[in-house]
Amino acid sequence: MQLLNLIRSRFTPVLSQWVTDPVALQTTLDRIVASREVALADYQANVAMPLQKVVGKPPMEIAQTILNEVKIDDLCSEVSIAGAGYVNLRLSNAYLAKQLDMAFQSENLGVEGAANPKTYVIDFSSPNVAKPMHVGHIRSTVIGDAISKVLKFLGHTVITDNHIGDWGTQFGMIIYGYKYFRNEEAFAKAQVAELGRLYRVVQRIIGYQSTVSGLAEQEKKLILAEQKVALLEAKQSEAASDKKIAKELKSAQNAVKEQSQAILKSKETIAAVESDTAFKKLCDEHCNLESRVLKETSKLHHGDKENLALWESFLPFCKEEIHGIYKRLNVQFDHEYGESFYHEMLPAVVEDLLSRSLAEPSEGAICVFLEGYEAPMIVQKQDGAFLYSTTDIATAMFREREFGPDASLYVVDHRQSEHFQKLFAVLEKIGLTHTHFKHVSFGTVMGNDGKPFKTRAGDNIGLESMLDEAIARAWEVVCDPERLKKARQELSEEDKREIANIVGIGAIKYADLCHNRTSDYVFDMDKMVALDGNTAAYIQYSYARTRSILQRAVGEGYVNADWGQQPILIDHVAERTLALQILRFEDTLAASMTEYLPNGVTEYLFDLARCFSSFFDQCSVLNAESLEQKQSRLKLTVLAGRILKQGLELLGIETVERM
RNA sequence: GCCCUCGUAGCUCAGUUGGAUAGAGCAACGGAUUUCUAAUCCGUAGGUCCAAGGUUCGAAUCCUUGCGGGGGUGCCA
Repeated sequence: MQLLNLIRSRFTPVLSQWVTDPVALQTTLDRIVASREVALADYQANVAMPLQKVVGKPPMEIAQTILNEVKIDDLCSEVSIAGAGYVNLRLSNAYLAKQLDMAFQSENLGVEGAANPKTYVIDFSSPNVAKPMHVGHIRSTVIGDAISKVLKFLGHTVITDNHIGDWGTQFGMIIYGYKYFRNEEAFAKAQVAELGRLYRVVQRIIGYQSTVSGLAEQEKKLILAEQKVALLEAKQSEAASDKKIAKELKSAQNAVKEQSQAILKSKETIAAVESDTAFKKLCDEHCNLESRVLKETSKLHHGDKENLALWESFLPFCKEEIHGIYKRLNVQFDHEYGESFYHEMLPAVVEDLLSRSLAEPSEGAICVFLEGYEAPMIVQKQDGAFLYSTTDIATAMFREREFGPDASLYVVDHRQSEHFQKLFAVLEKIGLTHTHFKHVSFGTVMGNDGKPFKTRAGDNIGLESMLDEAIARAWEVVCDPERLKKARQELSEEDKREIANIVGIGAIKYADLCHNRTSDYVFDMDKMVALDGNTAAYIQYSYARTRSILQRAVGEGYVNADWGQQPILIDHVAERTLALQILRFEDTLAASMTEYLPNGVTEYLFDLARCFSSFFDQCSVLNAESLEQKQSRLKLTVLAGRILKQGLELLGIETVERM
């Protein structure tokens, strides 16, 4: 049901008498929107005010003309003018009831789908394999999955590609680790775990070594910063009122503070390693490990037989690990072309750029210079190695050949926005102008302290342990014996496990999706599994209640052969509010996708669940006055439930029949 | 230095791309229950939308400046 499009189409003939340009007409039509103030109208046309200059008449007069000429009586029970010239629409209950019946009969809930379906390639999740996945990966995975599902549901062709990092330095690290640190027995028993351990050992040694070598630099910086403070203090005593100096002084003082803290932290790290004599010995034996690792990576990239064989043998284990996580998250991809897939195409990409004079050598590297950017995009390093930019270009070209998409979305962290701006500029120069490239960026997950979410020690938080904790918390709250007793739910251990799992994972996903994706948000496990307020559980619970009513209604015999034919009756205000919300499903999905914002969908579902709760409270189904009313209310209940379930499914969140 | 972003209720966040009296959740307070699952519903209180100018019939939203945070910034991804 595309209500907005229908209403707008009724205004088109009236508005075209003043606005002839199709683009201007569309922007005018876009001013017909769902009303923010429910008490005033269902929909409102904010068109008369901006038209006053075009038409040369006062807004009230224009509104009156619209009122007289618009043919919309079959949809509306009331059309009126209010305020500065708003045209307010109230849909008739009869029309709402008719549409609800259609949605009820329809398998896909009356969703018509996009008038012009498009082909999308969506690049999301994209973790580096062989590195443990952490909180940072959740956003891309969950947001990308939701966007893919909604677009597909709206009738678009969607191709999802997990552009995994399977060719980078982390393989140099585990290859080196395997060669020098492996525990044969552990590897035979659990390859994935042992590879993870090797990765962490190498990373820790490199971390220690770079801390040691960086300490002198840090101390030098501290002295410089202190000197700057002294200088500025002297200046300030001469000119106390100079704001610029005061500001510089403040930032210099901050720099001193930051630098001292950083030095303190470095010293702690060093002390920790040095108290661990066995580990310290490893660090000494493998000096300059970072460059040794780079050498291993480089050998791999140049086709060294031993390293290539190791890479090939490790890769399945690494993939197995991430597939395990996707299975828990219930996320699937159409493709998983990793970086390694493009490796052989990279020299040709650079040659092509050079031959078309789009790229040029600079300081020993091959660069594409772009207008408006100080730094060029480097496509080949001094040492001849390629970079992620090169791979990204090759990837876009491959996708163009393979899928020819109308739009290509990259669901990636906002910190990479400049990279994507440059990438898209290069792609345009290359001639990939058919596709609309879009960086669907998102903000950072923060801890309670307002800093990026980390453990106390400063490590990233592992994704698996986070999921485990969410499920455990969900169990505590949902399967609390007191609550189950009060709700009169008797659940088997297996039921409880399933519910805790679905509620826990749903909580994590929903908490992420319900924030505007461009914002940073504070990760708060207590809140997301608290199960009241704007959470997945509240919506899942509402769904379970719809199922419970249906089950009882079946038991009491309202669901006979032709109950579905009983027309929906709208008498109570709670019925009407619920009805209208149900019919806004498709409009909301479509609107959420113009800027790919899944929080539009969560907000809708939360509102729908609240409309249902209010209806549940005020309009009893089983105790309604007549059989007709019972069946009508049951239809509303079932329809609301189907939309809640479908909506959550589009967000990658499952439902349970009882909770 | 340059570029990008953010600043909304005590807290966490929305705000339909410039529309009517700025909204939700949590927390606080008051009411409803021998329940079609109270994980609920109904209500009250809570605001200098960072500040100052400007554009407009109309600004939290657009422009300028300032203040305060976060991020990026030539060989990681």
